[in-house]
Amino acid sequence: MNNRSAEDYLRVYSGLSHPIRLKIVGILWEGRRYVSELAKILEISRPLLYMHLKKLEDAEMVKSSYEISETGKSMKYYEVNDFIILITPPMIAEIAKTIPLPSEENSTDNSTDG
Amino acid sequence: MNNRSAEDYLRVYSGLSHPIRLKIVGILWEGRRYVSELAKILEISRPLLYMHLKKLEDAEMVKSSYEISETGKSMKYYEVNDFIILITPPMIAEIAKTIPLPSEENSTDNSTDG
DNA sequence: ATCATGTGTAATAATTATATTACACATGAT
DNA sequence: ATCATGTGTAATATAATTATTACACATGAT
Repeated sequence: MNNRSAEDYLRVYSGLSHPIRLKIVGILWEGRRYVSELAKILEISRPLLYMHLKKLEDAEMVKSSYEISETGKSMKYYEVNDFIILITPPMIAEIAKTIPLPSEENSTDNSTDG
Repeated sequence: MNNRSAEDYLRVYSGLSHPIRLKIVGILWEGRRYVSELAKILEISRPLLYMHLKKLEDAEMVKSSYEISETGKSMKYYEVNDFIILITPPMIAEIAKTIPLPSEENSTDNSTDG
């Protein structure tokens, strides 16, 4: 968590802002699981689980890898990445400096239109 | 951030999961501001600002106090609270234990219906 | 061939979060 | 009385997130 953009931080904070996702991290912390297995444990559908896993993966808090099982099936395993996140007001202040105000926003630059 | 419920943690993480709210903390870190003042700096409407401030206040990251200005107006000042948030996978795992699975959920207890 | 299991994802519905608009009320200065 | 400033909030619209449903495809076992 260093040298990252405000968007990176927002992905991390958003990643942690849903109970199912905290639960996912908690379960994976005890050991890796493949997707269907994890869906059963959490008692949610796979599509929903994928959505949550994507957010955690985007935030780099979990990672996945494929593996062929003994019975020949392709399994997608997830595990937690190691991370330490420290948040203090001055750190947020630093990050916040890079976030533009509405008036500073110029997503499409047509200022020097000739 | 100790001895708190999963909901408390979720309020904190959600509190940090919007760019305007990071910006608010950043600005208040440099000094307290009253609501209208802050709205002008952020270039957003007061109702919207109130919504964001409420989330930060619910997460106990900012606090407010009223003060009568020299000209006799009641001003609502906001300032940041000091906080240090440390997040690691095992900490999340601990928090997650308190979050029930759908099957463990019994919000309305009609189990011992006579 | 059919079943049980694993993968992935598109399309949609439902719910929350975010943002806007339009009010109401108070104060001191003009 | 009207203006400029501060407060607060209800009602609504818009956008994003979360959740569901319904598919398609692959493998090994029966």
